[in-house]
Amino acid sequence: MADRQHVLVRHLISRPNPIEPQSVPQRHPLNGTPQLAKPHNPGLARILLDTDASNPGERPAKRRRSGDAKSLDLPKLPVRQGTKRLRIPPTLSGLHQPPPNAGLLPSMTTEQRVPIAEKAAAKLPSTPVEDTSAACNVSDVVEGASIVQEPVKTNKLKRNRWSDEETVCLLNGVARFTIGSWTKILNCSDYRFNGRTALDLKDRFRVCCPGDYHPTKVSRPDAHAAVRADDELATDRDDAASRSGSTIPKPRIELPEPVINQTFEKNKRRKRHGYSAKEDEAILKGFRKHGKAWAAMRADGDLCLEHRTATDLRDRMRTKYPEEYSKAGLASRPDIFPKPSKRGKDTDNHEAEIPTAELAAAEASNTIGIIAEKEGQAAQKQMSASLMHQTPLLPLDSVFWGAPFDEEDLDCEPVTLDRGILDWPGDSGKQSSFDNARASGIDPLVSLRLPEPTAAPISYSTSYGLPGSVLPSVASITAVPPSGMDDQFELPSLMIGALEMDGRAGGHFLGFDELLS
DNA sequence: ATAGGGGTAACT
DNA sequence: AGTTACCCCTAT
Repeated sequence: MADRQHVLVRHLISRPNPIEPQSVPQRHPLNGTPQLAKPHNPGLARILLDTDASNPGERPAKRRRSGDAKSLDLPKLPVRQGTKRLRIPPTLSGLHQPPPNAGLLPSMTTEQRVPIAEKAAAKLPSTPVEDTSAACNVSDVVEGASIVQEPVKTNKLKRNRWSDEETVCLLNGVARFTIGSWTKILNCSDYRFNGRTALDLKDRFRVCCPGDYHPTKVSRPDAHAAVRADDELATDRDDAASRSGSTIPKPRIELPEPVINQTFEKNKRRKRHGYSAKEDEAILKGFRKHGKAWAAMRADGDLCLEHRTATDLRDRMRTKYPEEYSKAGLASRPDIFPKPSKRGKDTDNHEAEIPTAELAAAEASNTIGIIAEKEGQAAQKQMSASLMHQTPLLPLDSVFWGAPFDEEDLDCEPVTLDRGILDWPGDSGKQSSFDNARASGIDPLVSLRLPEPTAAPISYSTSYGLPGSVLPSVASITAVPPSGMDDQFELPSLMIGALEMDGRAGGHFLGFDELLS
């Protein structure tokens, strides 16, 4: 019977997704997430895989929180304009648990960490990026995650020279995202850097293209044309420089013409202008006069604030006069909000911290979700991009990618828990995972922001439903069986009723009450 | 148009 | 490294 079921399922998953587009998207049985209306849209893979820089104006999705700044700069899913983000349930994996393909990964132990780095340094002395154009395969990702994000710096004074590949990435990134968009370039999955920071990118660009980077200079409206003209004239860049009267040094690098001859557009960010005491006074006066009508304040000729935008005025008021601002019933900007963590700087924020090796494992893993992150968007994008570069176990069309979702969902972000997430190393199974964890000084309930177990202890286990289910990782919360059966157990299928031969569900999804009964 | 909640490049 | 002016995005 089990064999027959297995064969049936294998048959089903090897076929195109039979679920027809529906006017009312089917909902995920657990988190209510609607599925894509066209899960087997043939253009999906192309769109998701599209790393073409043909849309230089695209704006990457904003990072919602700063927690991911300390995360790996993992490949991110390109975001299409005008579309909502794809939702993929983040999945937690036990920190002690190796991913399915852990053999691809370096050891997670600290003892071996340094030797690995040294080995990497020996292997890749100056060209850590082997192939900047090819899509990353799994091992690339793993290597990139473990090496690129851990700058090989056994000695702080050791210079980390820029490789040509990195420089090519940088210049292509600048051409794509404009000068100054260093973080975007750094975080773009199309480019790989050897443990660089955004400031490193800026510094390198300043060295490579000294004629293009003038942070304090008013942005040239004809910067594009000027650069082009330079390039056209510049059979010898020194000549061009001397003609323009500049002392711009010649770049010390030799790069392919298509790269070095790209035009680099300045980003549109305005120059910073500090607020004078007079302006502050006018803003305060304007606030008392116009209240939160910032546009009116700006238009008030008596205040001489026309050179600031309405938002500028609000921001300044919010910054300079927080008390007055809040007294007017407006919400002051929180005094303390998560600062972007500094690269390589350890923090006390263990809540969102995930070991590098674990993230590398997550990258390499072929499961849908690994990374646990309360602000799961970045992780989702990273995971998605990672998946795009890998040979999926299932055809893309068969994978539940989630669907566009609303921001409000973020507050109750469903987290998919991987198998045995709360087990602890050495857990004999006789003691609660929670107890073990707490005995080690770590409370998984706190870190996962889960409620205290009340009367009935809660165990988190994973049900994959049928083997090879099209839902790769469905988490459930189930009551632990009372009589010492604290080992995890597989849930019954979430579906009641048999599948139709065309793969459609003939039954109905179990509700939570039914699941728990 | 504005509020709210940030992210981040530029500045110090 | 810390601060903040500018910026962005979504919701209302």
